[in-house]
Amino acid sequence: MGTKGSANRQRIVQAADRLFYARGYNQTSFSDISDETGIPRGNFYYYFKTKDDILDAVVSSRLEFFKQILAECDQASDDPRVRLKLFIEAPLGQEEQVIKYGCPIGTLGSELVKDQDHEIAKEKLTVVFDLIKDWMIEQFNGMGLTNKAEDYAIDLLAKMQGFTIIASVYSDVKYLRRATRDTKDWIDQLPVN
Amino acid sequence: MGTKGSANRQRIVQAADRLFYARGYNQTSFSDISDETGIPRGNFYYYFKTKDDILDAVVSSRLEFFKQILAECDQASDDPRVRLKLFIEAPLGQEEQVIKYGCPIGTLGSELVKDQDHEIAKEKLTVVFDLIKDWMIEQFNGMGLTNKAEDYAIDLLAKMQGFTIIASVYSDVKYLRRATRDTKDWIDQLPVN
DNA sequence: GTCTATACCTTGATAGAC
DNA sequence: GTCTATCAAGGTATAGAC
Repeated sequence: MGTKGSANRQRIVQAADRLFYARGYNQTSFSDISDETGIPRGNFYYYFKTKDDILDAVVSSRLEFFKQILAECDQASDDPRVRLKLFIEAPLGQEEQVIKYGCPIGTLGSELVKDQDHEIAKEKLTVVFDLIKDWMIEQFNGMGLTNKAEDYAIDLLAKMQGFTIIASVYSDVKYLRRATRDTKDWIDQLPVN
Repeated sequence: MGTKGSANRQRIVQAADRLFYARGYNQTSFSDISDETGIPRGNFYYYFKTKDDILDAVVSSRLEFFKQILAECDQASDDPRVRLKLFIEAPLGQEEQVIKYGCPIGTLGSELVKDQDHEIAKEKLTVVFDLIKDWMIEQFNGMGLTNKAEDYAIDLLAKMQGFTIIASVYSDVKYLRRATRDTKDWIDQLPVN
């Protein structure tokens, strides 16, 4: 097994993923990751040259996470409407976390846009947004809304980002639940071309 | 003039406000604020007991900022639709900043929800959100949409948060401009009860 | 009120033994 | 591959002269 897939490396990435989500990248120290994994601080540098490299690995991990969610939506149904609604209600499965820490890619984006460095991670993060956006475009295309598909996709992505922020700032699931329901209704009310 | 309004204190708050917005709270050090104001680091503790107190003052400053924007919308017209559309297009006046650093209250919220402390600042931040939300409710009430006013207000707030994130993650004003236009159109298309 | 000097801690990162 | 010891830098905060 190569270095990239070593058990210790995986444990570091998984712990960092959780901690970056719960505390933010800048507020997570090597000591924090060390405490969670039991791997000594100094040992990290055998697997990663810099903290930035850990961030890159975490963003890649989140990309895979969303690929999996989208794949599950695809497998569950052939109907684009059903697929979209499944994705819309996905955050409800992580209610507590979403309320406490927001969206795993939205809040990371908000944090990274204020940083000068992390160029690779920032680029990778837009890849995650593109993944979701392009998948949404496919679904709207499948509904026959070809000339508005991209705008609808951006609107849906923005909608989900928006009510996630509101719910987390107010620490209240009611905003998440109501917006999820209304957004699904919005999908149902779209015309079929 | 009391301590609260001293010139040095004001300069510290103004510089901190800019820096917290551009770099984030956690990534702004006393040295940064010292560099911008010319006031020595150690001197800050005459005006503020902790860094947290500076944060509290900054959030209060942003509350006043939004009060002023809403007051301008109120003064510009008596028509609730016009007022809402004026507020919706307000971010366009700060295009570059919004693209680079996101929303001054949304990104701060995303940062603070991940922190254990800053309870006072977090509470104050929801006051800012409430200020805007309640103002929006008033406008929707003025349009006769009384039974849906709160949901509309939350949706509008979420919408604006959402497309601000998308625009900043992609570093592209086109998302901000298109969403601003469409959101204003949405206001115009709402029924009058 | 203003400023300098500094205490004390934590950070990311390195060196080198095993 | 794994671990300890440690570095240099930077963080918040304090003490005390002026």
